[in-house]
Amino acid sequence: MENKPVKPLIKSSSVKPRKRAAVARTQLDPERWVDEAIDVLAREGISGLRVEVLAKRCGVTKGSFYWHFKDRQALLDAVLEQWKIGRIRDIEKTTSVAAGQESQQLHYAIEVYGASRNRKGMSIELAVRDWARHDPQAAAVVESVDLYRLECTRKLFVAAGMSDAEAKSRSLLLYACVFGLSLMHYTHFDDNLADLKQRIAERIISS
Amino acid sequence: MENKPVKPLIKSSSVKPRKRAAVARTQLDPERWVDEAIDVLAREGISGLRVEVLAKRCGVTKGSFYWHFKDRQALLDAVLEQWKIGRIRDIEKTTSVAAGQESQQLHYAIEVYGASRNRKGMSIELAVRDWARHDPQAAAVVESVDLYRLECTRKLFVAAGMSDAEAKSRSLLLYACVFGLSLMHYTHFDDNLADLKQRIAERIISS
DNA sequence: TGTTTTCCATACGCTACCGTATGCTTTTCC
DNA sequence: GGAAAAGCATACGGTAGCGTATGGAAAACA
Repeated sequence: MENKPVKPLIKSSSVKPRKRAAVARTQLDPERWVDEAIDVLAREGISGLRVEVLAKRCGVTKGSFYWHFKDRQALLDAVLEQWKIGRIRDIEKTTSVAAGQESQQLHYAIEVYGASRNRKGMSIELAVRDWARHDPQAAAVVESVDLYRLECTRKLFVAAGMSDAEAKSRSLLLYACVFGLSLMHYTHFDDNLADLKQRIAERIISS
Repeated sequence: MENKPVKPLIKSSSVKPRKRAAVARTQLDPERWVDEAIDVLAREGISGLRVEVLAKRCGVTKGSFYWHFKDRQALLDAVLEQWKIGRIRDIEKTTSVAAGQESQQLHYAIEVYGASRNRKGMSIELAVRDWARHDPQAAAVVESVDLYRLECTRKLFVAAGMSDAEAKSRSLLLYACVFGLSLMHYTHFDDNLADLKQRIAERIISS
């Protein structure tokens, strides 16, 4: 019989809007929770990602949350998964390029990560990495994303004419620098930060 | 009168071991709490740095803690201060060098931060930086430490014969890379990580 | 229209914290 | 040796958070 509906880990695809009217109400939550959670993650870090806080932000109570998710961990899993998917998609978009444009694309990649308009993305990035320092699951996801990133830019360096070993080191240097910069407070180190960043990018990319 | 001893923010120097026997018992705590706190910070991050947890680690109860500190924030302040002092001292030790040895010293600086024996130091570093993302006080301390570091290595690059602008960019690149690497999971990116790191260090330092 | 399923609110017990109050024990000082 | 201070334990009230239980409203279905 199984009358009591076994609470799904995540409702996800099992909930299809049966008709038209359903869209306006049922559709509210499958990813809404995760999106909101990622937003909180960016602002407060993993330690600020609390069920009741999140519910309040969504305008509902815990009762709703525990209908959609088994527990807090299930939400965290979903957040990780969504983050991973989003990163992979972004990386592919950022590193796909016509032949001959590899250098420009590498410059663009650096610029994108450092751009101020992308502050939220970097906040999420740092929050996830901090999370990964205490959670093996998160660490595994970060590793897979890192390896994918490193591999994509490595190919760009190779396509730009570098040896395999050199391309690998440049690729690692690029991302290490990008994340490292986002970790430091160097605003007052120089009054021409744009020039500073330009020199760094050159050092990383140019032969 | 002030009979009730106004609880000091931190006992610190006001408590001098009056005689010999006092050393064995009174001396237990002025910095003991802070040292232990930094250890917890490295392991669990700022969110794991709880008063009662710390007390248990010290083998006492909260009662003791609140005698030595006004509140949790006072401990955090002391932790930040101690961390800052320790960093400044370390930076001076790492970047002081006889003329002509600047390149070697820069290589050594990179190696030190990446060394596995220094894992705890880097854990503290990352924990403090994550802390700084949500706490202006911590951010200010991180900034001062960063600027000091950047300035010290900048001088080394200048002494090694670089222009001022180039030295600045190299200095920033160096620390960004060092911290960035500690943030990434690249162990499986290559089977010769030593060579990879060597190439990166060369790229950062050599002309 | 009535039943079933979906979705959410309310209420509860439990734990981990923070900070305070108070008292006990050990040193320190005279 | 006795008063005073230092150092710590115990007990308390309060908040925030997790997860469960249960009921109610609204939609979907037949």
